[in-house]
Amino acid sequence: MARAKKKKLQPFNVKTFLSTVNGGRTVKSYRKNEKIFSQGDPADAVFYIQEGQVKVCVISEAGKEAVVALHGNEDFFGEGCLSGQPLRLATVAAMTECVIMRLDKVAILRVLRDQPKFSEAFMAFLLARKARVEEDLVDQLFNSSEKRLARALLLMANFGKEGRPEPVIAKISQETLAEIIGTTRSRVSTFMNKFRELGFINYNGVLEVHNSLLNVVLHDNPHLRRDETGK
Amino acid sequence: MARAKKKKLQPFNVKTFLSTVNGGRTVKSYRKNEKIFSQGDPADAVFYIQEGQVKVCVISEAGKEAVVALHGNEDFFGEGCLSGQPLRLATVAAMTECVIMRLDKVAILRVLRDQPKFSEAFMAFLLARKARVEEDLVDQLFNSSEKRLARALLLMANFGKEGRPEPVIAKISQETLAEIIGTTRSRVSTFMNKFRELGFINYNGVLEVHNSLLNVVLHDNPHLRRDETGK
DNA sequence: ACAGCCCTGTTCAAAATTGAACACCAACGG
DNA sequence: CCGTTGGTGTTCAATTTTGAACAGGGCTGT
Repeated sequence: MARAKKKKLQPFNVKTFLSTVNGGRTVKSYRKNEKIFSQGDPADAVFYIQEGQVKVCVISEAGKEAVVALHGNEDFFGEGCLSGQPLRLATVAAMTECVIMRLDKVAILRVLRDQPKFSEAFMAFLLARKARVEEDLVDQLFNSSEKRLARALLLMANFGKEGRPEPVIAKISQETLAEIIGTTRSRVSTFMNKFRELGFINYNGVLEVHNSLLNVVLHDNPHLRRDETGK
Repeated sequence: MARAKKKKLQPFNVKTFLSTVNGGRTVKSYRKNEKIFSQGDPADAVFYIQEGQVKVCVISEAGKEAVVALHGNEDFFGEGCLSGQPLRLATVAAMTECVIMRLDKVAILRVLRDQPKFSEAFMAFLLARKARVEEDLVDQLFNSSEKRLARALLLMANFGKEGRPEPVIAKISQETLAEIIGTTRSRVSTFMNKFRELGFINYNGVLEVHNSLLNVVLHDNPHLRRDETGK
């Protein structure tokens, strides 16, 4: 009865749709720091975050660790297995308590084939994800570690999205921040203090980000930044 | 008659399929260095390379230029417009003579909706592209500029793919290489000479890459690299 | 209270990177 | 032929980044 209307009026909801899929679908809770999968594991399923936040880490041959991405509510991850990729290229671990749905590769391939609406939504997700990774790449190519830290904080502040009055960031160690932006912890510590002294962030127990930070550090407003010379 | 067989036996061919699409499709030739679109242009079409090679550049607020990706035969680009993105985030220019198909956004959205086979192929493309961008990102996060140059050369040598006996790279300036790997030209020049002296590349007129380069520079084989101290 | 652990603030020398400069060469057009 | 242009080889000081180290604070379990 609702199906003759314009599609926007009855938007497709991935979360509720997935809960109706039968076969090849399991849901599991994870504790903080628990691994969902590890680099080198066979890659045979896609995951969907119902609740919580995870981080995606890669360990280099040299033993360095980098955080490639953070994912949150209603994000997919592990979709690399849908192309030929046989093994996980990264380790994904829960940053908070999580509830995560696991979809067998064959199951999600079936749904992608049979359910155009879902396929469409999934493609939109892929496009958005790719755009985000590209942004991260140009960020690395263009910006100094100070700017990258500023950008990372801003993005995390808007992680929960949509008109949050107080941009507050969940507890995250300087070590992890360093791995996200690709630098050392000592560097992160220095910049965090600098940002705090300049009033860009607030920072005892929880971390608040003032969006002014964006306009100043990221876009390098020389007027507001001249002060730092008087260090 | 062939449709009852296993699908792999009659593989879906994107190139030939696209040539049958009617409506919203145009094909154009570009000369070397000609721009296909520019950062800031309205984003209302996806492109498909029938012949040639293009580079995707982003210019930062600070005026720095970075090459985010190179694309070649049978690659799509400009697909960012399929999510909400209204303007081009990058400039795409032909590196060689090119023949490129342009698909109106509405046209490709229609085909994606109506042609599951194409949709599937396009999603595979997106997954592969995303994987590549992610690799580039971790490359930036992990590796020094010397290693990034080595990796870029290796990847370009395999650009034409599949069992090419002679890994030869089309003419590319040091300036462009620098923009790809995110460093300065002087740095590229230095490393290119070093690679040449060590016999990793050959380099007069055309550029040949010996894959040994991979095992040595990229994976940091200490045995073969000790020589460089005697500079 | 205590040891152990994790995280932070801070320092510093060594190393990598930048950015600009200069000289050189080859190709091109007039 | 000459001037121009674009790409290269090379140098160098200034800056950024690394990597390791040390001290201190707060939390934990015993």
